[in-house]
Amino acid sequence: MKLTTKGRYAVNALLDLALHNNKKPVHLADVAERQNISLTYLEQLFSKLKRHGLVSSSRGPGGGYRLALEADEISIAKIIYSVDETIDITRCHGKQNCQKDQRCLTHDLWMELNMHVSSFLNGITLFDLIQRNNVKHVAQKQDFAFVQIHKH
Amino acid sequence: MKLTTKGRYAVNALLDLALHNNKKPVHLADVAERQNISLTYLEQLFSKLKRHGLVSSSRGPGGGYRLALEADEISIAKIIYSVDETIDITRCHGKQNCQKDQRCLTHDLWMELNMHVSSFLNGITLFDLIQRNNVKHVAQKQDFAFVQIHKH
DNA sequence: TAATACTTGACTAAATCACTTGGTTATGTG
DNA sequence: CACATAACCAAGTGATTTAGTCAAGTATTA
Repeated sequence: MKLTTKGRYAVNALLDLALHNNKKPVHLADVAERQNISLTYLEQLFSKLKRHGLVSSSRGPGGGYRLALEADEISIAKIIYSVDETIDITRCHGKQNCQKDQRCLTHDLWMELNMHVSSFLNGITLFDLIQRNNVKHVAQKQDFAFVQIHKH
Repeated sequence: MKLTTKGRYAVNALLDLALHNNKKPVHLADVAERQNISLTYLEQLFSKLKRHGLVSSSRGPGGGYRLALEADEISIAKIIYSVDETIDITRCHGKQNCQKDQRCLTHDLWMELNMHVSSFLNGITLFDLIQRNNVKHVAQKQDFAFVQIHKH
């Protein structure tokens, strides 16, 4: 199993996008600042998210990214998968050749854990996260800080 | 979250130990061969398992390792924890300073996933694994191959 | 047509993984 | 007592991955 900042960044960034999903597309630079992620790194992640159809982009002045699907159609599992992180835990990736071309002693255990984790992450969408009070509260704080810095 | 071969090796090796837990202690070399793990690498893992009180050892000829606890007292979570792998997924390790000294947008999500995985791994012991038919079957195959090679 | 914004590819320092090497120390057996 | 055995220990190492940076684009639109 591999769940690192890459996957967390992607989920945070998409949630930020969902929370600022008005008429206008969202600048990646703003997301980067609010979520404290390097812009160029975020660009790489969004290029993957776009390839997987989770976001759409528009170029030029006033351009940016927006969700390509409804928030309740984007599961956390989808996001993590899109940025190349695998939820798989087994060595053989399900192929049952974990040890000398045979299933290792604990093959079934890891498969079971796989199932648990993916069904958990499949069952939660961006919409679910938005519904939770904490998220809105945290997002407001982030927006406040953002406005404080950028007001002229 | 970090679950790699280290944790899988440790669980496989301890399960092997549990399955060969007769009067005599078990040679690490035999475990290494049956489970197809480098001996010296396994030694490193067992040194950690011993420090955490999961196994006891006896030196000299006829020495080896045995379980220090009953199989139903050793959970998978304990084993993984003992070899330094962390089940924690959050960046802040629960400290809620994941982003600019505040909780990040998805802090609660990762904490929840943490809970899911650890309660799953806490709820399964070596004894549980032994009870499953597949494990015994696989172990018998491993023993058969082992004996084939070592009979004189 | 200049400014804005997305796109791509190559590169990199640091960390981690999965070991290997090369020993030392304790213990039971002949 | 010598010696084989097997646990114990420290350090190093090549490959891979992470989390980025840097540089040079291309497309869009005010």
